[in-house]
This record gives sequence, structure tokens and C-alpha cells, in this order.
Amino acid sequence: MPELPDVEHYKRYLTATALHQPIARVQVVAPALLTGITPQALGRMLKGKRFESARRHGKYLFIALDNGHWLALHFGMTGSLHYFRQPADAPAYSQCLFHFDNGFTLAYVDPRKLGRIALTDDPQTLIRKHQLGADALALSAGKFIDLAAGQRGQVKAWLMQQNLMAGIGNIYSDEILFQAGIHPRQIIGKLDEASLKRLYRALRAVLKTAIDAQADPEQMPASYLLPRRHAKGRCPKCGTPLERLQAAGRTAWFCPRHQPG
DNA sequence: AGGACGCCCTGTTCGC
DNA sequence: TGCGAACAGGGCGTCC
Repeated sequence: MPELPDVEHYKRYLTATALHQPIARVQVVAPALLTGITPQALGRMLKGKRFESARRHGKYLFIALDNGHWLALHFGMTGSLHYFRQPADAPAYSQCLFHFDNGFTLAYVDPRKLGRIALTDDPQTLIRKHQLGADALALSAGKFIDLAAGQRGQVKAWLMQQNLMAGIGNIYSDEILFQAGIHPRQIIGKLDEASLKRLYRALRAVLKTAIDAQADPEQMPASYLLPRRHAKGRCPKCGTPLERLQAAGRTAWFCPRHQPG
């Protein structure tokens, strides 16, 4: 479930569990997830080191090692982290396991194997390499308005462009547009200033609210679209059946009454 | 520039 | 009920 709020949750989870303990061994189950490094080299690099802190940029999680290097995790569509002690508690689809001297293990779990694990000497290096824009929650209102100027694409696709602002994916772009009352196919450059400001406020409110809810749909406010994104879903504000369309290669769910096209 | 598509993977849901 | 098809919260490359 890895958009910005999910990855922020993983960051906090990791920070609360897996820091400052020497790594005894790294077990790579799916080598294809590693980019730019072999399982052997990763093991050599991490053995005896500790995770010292974590930082998030968009959908990327960066974990600082006590040797100056950083582990970079991207979670694809189905990635997550789990910390456990008993081997029997190892989650299914654990693709990379970090075993600590204290007997605990941090598992990088990813059934579909679309995530990626890399090592970098600096998060900025990787951010540049992937041409990521500012983290969506670090973007000022002014910069947001500037990014919109002259853009002729659809607003949903625009929100999801990681090189403009990093962290928003299919689910949260739907939620932001719903809360702002904007149709996903609206042309971004044609939105008036009031709409753009509403969109910006919705972006911040939705992402922060989702983080507070630990990115768990069950804990989101009743006014949220998120848990209703399915064929029988209805608008939480007016009960109108939700509609779907394709945008940016993904399925957008929206309320035709609150988000008129 | 922007959009559509295919591909990488595999588990789940849908529709006949 | 059973089965294959379509779909799923991402990102990248290609083509038009």
C-alpha cells in the first residue's frame, strides 16, 4: 500500500523497531529486487553495521547506516516491512530479510516483486537519478501553483507525476480530487486560482490525515472516498454511486455529483 | 508535451 | 461451481 502515507508509516515503524542494532546477516530471497548490487555485496556491506535513522522522500524510504551509506527501499505496489522475532512469524513473500544480533528480523515483504532495493552514498543521488520532484508534503503553495502553470495534462495524471511532486499515487490522487471537488480529467492549466488553492489544501489535508490514520483505510474519516473505491461504492457525502474512468493508465474513482466534469 | 500501451510480477476478483 | 480473463495502491521504456 505504498504511497506517501504508507511509506511514512513504514518509516515510523522501522524507526520504532529496527534502529541501532548490529546486523548479523542479510538474507536475499529475491535477488531481482536488488538494483546495482549483488546479494553478496549487500551482505558484506551491511554485516556488523546498524540502521541509524530513516528518511522518506515521496515513495522512497532511505535508511542511514552507521558507515555513511544508505539503504534505499521502494515498495512497488505491494511492498511492506515487518519486524518479528520467531522464525515462524516470518511473513509470506519476505523477499529480503535483515537479521539482527538481538535475534529479531526486519523483513522486506513484496508478493508481486515490483519493489526495489538499492544502496546509495546519498539519498540526493538517488533522488536525482530518478528525477524526483519535491516531496509532496514539502511543496509550498507557491511552488504548487507554479508547477500547474501552462500544464495541459489531466489533473489526476499531474498529481501522480513523481518528477513534479513525489509521493502521490492512484489511491491518494483520487482522494485528493474528491476532497477538492475536482474531476480527475480536468486540465490542470485550466483550473482557476481558487480551485488550485483548494487542491493544494486537499493534498496536504489528505496526506496528513492518512499519515495520522497510519494509512489504514479503517481509521480514515467517514467522509473519505478511499474505502469505497469499488463497483458498489457510494459517495460518502451524498450516496451517489461512484463512477470510474481510466486516466494515466490507472482506474480513477470519483463522485459525479461532487466532482463535475 | 501528453497520452496510450506493454512490460515487469503474482494473488485476487470478476464474469461467463 | 469452475475456470480463464481481467484487474490490482508503481515505474519505466516506447511509440504516436
